[in-house]
Parts: sequence; structure tokens; C-alpha cells
Amino acid sequence: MENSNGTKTLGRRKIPMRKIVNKSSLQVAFTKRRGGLFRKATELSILCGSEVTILVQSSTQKLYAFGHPALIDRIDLISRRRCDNNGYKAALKMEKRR
Amino acid sequence: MENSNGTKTLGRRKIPMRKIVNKSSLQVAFTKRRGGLFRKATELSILCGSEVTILVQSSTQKLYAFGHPALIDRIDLISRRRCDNNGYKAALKMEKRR
DNA sequence: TAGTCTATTGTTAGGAG
DNA sequence: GCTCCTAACAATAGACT
Repeated sequence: MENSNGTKTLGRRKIPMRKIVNKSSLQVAFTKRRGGLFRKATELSILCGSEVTILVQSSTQKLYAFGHPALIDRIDLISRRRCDNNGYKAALKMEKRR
Repeated sequence: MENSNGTKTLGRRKIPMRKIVNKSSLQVAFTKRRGGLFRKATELSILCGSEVTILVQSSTQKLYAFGHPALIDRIDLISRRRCDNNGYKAALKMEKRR
């Protein structure tokens, strides 16, 4: 399928810097940008020999973590109280992957 | 001043994904990329209505923090033990700006 | 040493499957 | 929900200030 321009997609569009209203768009953006943030953190860590730890809590209270295990362990215990059980399980799952 | 190309700079160059050897280059990259990471975190927070908390410890043990005060407060107390005094002061300073 | 410049590399919004 | 595509948008390496 092609556009009237002969291109396959319209390409990236500029978006206003405010909360995304559409639920599914927000979900997609959250997943993509969380991945992007974690990738940037990895690059900073590798390039600059630094330790980075990140905690992200979605608008639906799910928890996602990034970082060096020692720090994550400690932060996780604290954040646990702030999160629902699913969020906590997700964080544990992520950590086991490391 | 101009290049042989008639341009002012060579522009961005690709860099290998491994630790930067040159100290001053590393320092510059660390500052720029830490800023970039925090900007991305701000965008994720605004666009997706999520809470984000980040801790970065440089290769010289200085600590930099980003996030919502309530979480930072709690994480800061833990990280304190891992950081030198200057790093801790820097983190406090950042938090006061909020 | 922190900020500016800009060519180039890198990221991502919207769409398709 | 995903993963892939890709044009448009954004970040940044290196040079310079």
C-alpha cells in the first residue's frame, strides 16, 4: 500500500509535550520510550563507566526497573510498598533476566 | 574557520560502544548524556503520566539524581553510604532545585 | 570548563501486518 | 497486544569559544 506521496508511511510526527490522551497510543509510547530510556542508560553506563539505576512506575502502577543488581535489590524492597503485586512481580522478573 | 568541505564542523561522528578512553572526552560525554537521559525521563513522565526515578554514579563516584522527591528521599538515604561526601552534597543540591 | 555550532547519527510516531 | 517500516524529528561528537 502506498500514500499519495508514493511513500509507505507518513514518518514520525511531532507531538506536543503533554500527557497523551488516547489510551492505546499512551501504552505504545510508554513501552517504546521506556525501552529507549533503558537503552540510553546502558550506553551511558558503558561509554562512561558509570552505574545507573532507574525505576519507572506506569500510570497503572506497574513497576519497571533497570540497573545494577546490588542497588536494585535495595531500592526494590522500598518501592515494593508503593506498588501492586503485579508490578512487583514484573520487577522481579526483569531482575532475574540479568 | 572552514573545513575543506566548506562546512564549519565535521558534525556528529559514530563512536564505538565501549568505554571512552580519553578522560576529557569521557567527562564531556558523561555530562551531555546524563542530561539527555534526564530529559528523556522527563518526557516519559509527562507524556505517559508515569513516575521516574534515576540514580547515576559517575566513574569518580559522584552521585546525580532525578525523580519525584518522595522516592528520591528514600533512595538517597540508602545511596548515601555508597558515595563520597561531594557526591552526596551534589544530590542534595539537585533535589533542592525541585 | 561550561556553552555553542552543525553535520551526522540515532530515535520514534504513525501506519501496516 | 506485538514487530517491522521509514520519514520526520531529535540528540550529539567533535571542533571551537
